[in-house]
Parts: sequence; C-alpha cells; structure tokens
Amino acid sequence: MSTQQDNNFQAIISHAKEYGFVFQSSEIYDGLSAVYDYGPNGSELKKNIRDYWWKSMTQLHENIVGIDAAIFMHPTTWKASGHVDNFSDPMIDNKDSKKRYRVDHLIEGFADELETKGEEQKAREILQHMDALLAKDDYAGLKKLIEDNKIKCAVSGTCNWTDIRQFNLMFDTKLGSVTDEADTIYLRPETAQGIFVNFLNVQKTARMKIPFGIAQTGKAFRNEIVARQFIFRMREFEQMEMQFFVRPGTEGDWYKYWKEARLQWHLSLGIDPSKYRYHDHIKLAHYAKEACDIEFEFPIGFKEVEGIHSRSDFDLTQHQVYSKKKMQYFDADIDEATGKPYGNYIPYVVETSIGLDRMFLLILSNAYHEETINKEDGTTDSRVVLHIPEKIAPNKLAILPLTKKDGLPEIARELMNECKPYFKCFYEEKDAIGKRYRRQDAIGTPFCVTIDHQTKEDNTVTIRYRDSMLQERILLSKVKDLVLEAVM
RNA sequence: GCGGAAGUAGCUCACCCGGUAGAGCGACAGCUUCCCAAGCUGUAGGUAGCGGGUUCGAGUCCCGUCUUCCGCUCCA
Repeated sequence: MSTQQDNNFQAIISHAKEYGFVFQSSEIYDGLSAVYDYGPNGSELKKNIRDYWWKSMTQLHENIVGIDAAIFMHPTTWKASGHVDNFSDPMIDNKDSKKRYRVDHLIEGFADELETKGEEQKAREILQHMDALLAKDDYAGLKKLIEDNKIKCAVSGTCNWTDIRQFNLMFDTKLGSVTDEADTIYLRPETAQGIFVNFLNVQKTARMKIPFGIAQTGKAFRNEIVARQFIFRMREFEQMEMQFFVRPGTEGDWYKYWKEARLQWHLSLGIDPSKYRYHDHIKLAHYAKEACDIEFEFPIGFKEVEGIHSRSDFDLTQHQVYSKKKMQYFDADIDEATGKPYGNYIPYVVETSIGLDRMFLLILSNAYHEETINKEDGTTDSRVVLHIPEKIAPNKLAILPLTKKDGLPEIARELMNECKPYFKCFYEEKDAIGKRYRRQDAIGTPFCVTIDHQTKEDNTVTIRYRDSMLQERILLSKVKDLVLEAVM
C-alpha cells in the first residue's frame, strides 16, 4: 500500500463537495465570497470535533465550565475590548507599490523622521494636526496632510496615494426599529468577550474558585479584506475558546501548561506530531503578554490552527473601567509570604482559542489519502480514503448485508437498531460489497460489518477496518461494544 | 486591494479555424449474490457562472460582473 499526498488541496476541496462535507454558501446564486456551508457529513464531523473539544474542556477538567453567550453584545463591549479603536483604522494605499498603510502609522513615521532630523517643532505640529483630523474622521483632510508634507511610500518612494478608506473588520447592524447611531451593534468578532462580561456571573453562580476556566464555542464574524483558501479564512466562522482565570503572578506557569496541554489534545487524535509546531509571537497584540500559535502543516503550508495567549488582566480591567462594575475576585487562600489571604484582585487570563473550521480542515486534509493497493493477482487498485480519527468520524459503523435477500437484511436491521442509539450508523444493501467498502472509505467510516450466510448459522459477522482494510470474524453480539470502545 | 489562472453534468475533463454540447467516473432503478471499486440492462442530469456586445449564428471572440485557486498584501 502506498500513499500519495502531494499537497493536493484542490482534490480535497472537490472531495469535500462531492461527499457532502462542505459546499459554498448560496452556490446557486454564484456563491458568497468566503462563506461556506457544511453538508450532511461535514456537519457531523464538525459537531464531533466540537463535542470532542467541549468534553475535553468541561468534562475532563473539573474547574472549567461552559457558557453559550449571544452573538450580539452591548456596543460598549467592543470599545472596552479595543476592537472599535484598533480595528477600524483609516488606511491608505500607495498606487505604485500597492502597499497599504494605516494612516496614523504613516504620518507618525514621517514625524519620527522629522524628529531625527532635529525638526521636533514641525513633527509636533503635524501630529497635533493629525490627531485633530482623526478625531473628526476627516479623511480628506488627512490625505491633504499627507500630500502637503509629501509623505512618501517607503517602497515606491512616490506620493501617489489612493483616497483614505476605513476598513472596519466588524460587521454592524441595527438593533430595534430606530436606526440612529446609538443603536448600531456589532456581530462579535471574537467569542472571548462573551466570557469576560460574564466572568462574575459564572464565578459566583457556579461557585468557581481560581484557577478556573470558562469555555465556549460559537460563531464569530470578521469582515476580512481578503478571505481565501477554502474554509481556512472565512468571514463567518466558529471558535472554540477557553479563558482560564488565574492569580496574578501565576500566569506564566499556566501559559506553559496550556500551551503543552493544547498540543496534547491535538496529538490525542492520533495526528502525526511532526505536522505540528509552535510559533511564538514576537509582535504582540494590544492585549497580550505572551502568545503563541499551534501551527499545522496544511496542504497550503504551516498555518495557525490555535492560539494560546496570556492576556493579563487587560480585558477584565477594561470592562471594569467601561462598565464601572468591579471585576475583582476575592481569593481566600493564604499567601505564604504574608500569612494573610491573597484578597481581592482582578484575575489574569490565559486563553486558548481554536478555530473549529480550521480544525475541520486540519482533520480533512490530514485524513485525505489517495492510495494504491497491490492486489494478490498482481494488478493494482486504488481508493480514496479519509483516515478520520474514529472518535470524530461522521459515521462510526456501516452495516452491510452481503445480499439483499435470504433474510440477511433483516439481521442487518436488527444490528442497526441495536447500535443506532449509541453511535451513528449507516445502512446499505446496494451494489457489490467492495464498492460499498470504498464508499465508506471515502467518507471515513472506520468500521464496516458484513452480514452473510454464515451469520445465520453461527451468529458471526465480518468486520472490516478502514485503515488496514483487514477483516476478521467476530460475534454479532460483540459488534456494538467493539465499536463503542473505539469511538468513546 | 493588486497581479496571474480558471469557471461546460455531482467530480475530473473534452469540444480542432465561432455552426445550437460529449466522455470517464459517480448517482438512480433492475439483473448478477459476488467478502474489497470499475460485469450486464436501463434511467436521470448541463441552455456551457451571470449579464451585455459583435455576428446570419458564440461554450468558442470582446466588455462587465460574480466566484474559486495561486502569488503579493492583510490576518486582533
């Protein structure tokens, strides 16, 4: 058996469509850019990945609880989080170099140059002027400022600028019937804030003690300027995140802990460790203290699938400032250094945030193999198989009567009824048995059971394993437990 | 957003100099009862992404638009 895996991203996308994993959104209307739908097999796989994550967080960790916050949040949330100010910056493009700049960065850079040339006075004037214009959202004035000072593009060295445009990565909409400014609300660009604003509610009602975590899965929306590469970067996507609240000073250890724990979660799905790597951030986001990505070698190269961020007390502090509600926690544990309780503080946060859709793509691209099989008679055969981990495969078991008569379907149906309540099964009696096996390979079903004439005599069936293609005879009565054990 | 390539049946593709669409696989119904696809019979499915133009006539030429992939850019 040989495996051919030459980064065939196209083949994976085709396969995803052909077997009902992923469709482009609104395809009959030419599709909507960077928006995708999950089909029958895709929605099962996605749900299974989500469940596997959820269980690993909320069931296997006694100190992590879940919530399900709304997508709509009070607009002030996004002022507090920094999303309004940091991600709606006016941008300008240089027409010659095609390079895009944040307007404030461009002008500040110019001011810095002036300062190094000893023209501090002029630099200060320009910055003051810029701040005044920014405050008024006067884009024409800002462009004039750039042109009047002949600020050049560092790449092309020209002043050939486009108009200034604003790229707000948050989608907005109106709440209620009155459409004035005050009613503008945003579709959340990240799920994390739903956790932060509920920090006290959860801590008090679930009686959580630090250190503890709050987990959540859900949709988030970003109006990406460029969104591409299939489901890798979508405008509507789903996150699975957990915010872990810790005592200040311990965040470094917890960051290390979660960095390791999250990689172990990935490896628990049996994926080749060499396809993973960490990428530690040098340049940090506005809220971050330490940050790293877990990257996976997709067919399109190593890309981020999950981020672990030490977010300090930035978010809770911001919400405390904006909401004027105290976000503190009373820690009754005794500080050995002082002999007294640690007392009140705003907890630090270590975040783990994984893109569900990216994890889906990871599983799919890791699972996809076009295999050539050397048969006993010297000829070759081929199959497309998805080596999806058993635990998260869309279907766990295919039940296949060898023929559709002689009472075999009846026995198969009985097995179906026995197994159905425990895991997802697929029943089929059409076509040659080999063909049915191949169909199950193509959608990643780990086990196939064939009911044949011998079953009627000794209550044994053939179980066939997807990955090895080996088969063995087992008792009909053992099928359910065998599958259950593998998929739990 | 810029540049490149592409968009014909579910998937992969063909249609030579413009003359009103074909194949393989797949799907469906049946035969075969066959423990690893590609045996037999039959059926369905496309007005060639969408819109406009040139032309007697366009999938084939031109323009626009949408979508996808690749490179650059961006990525809290």
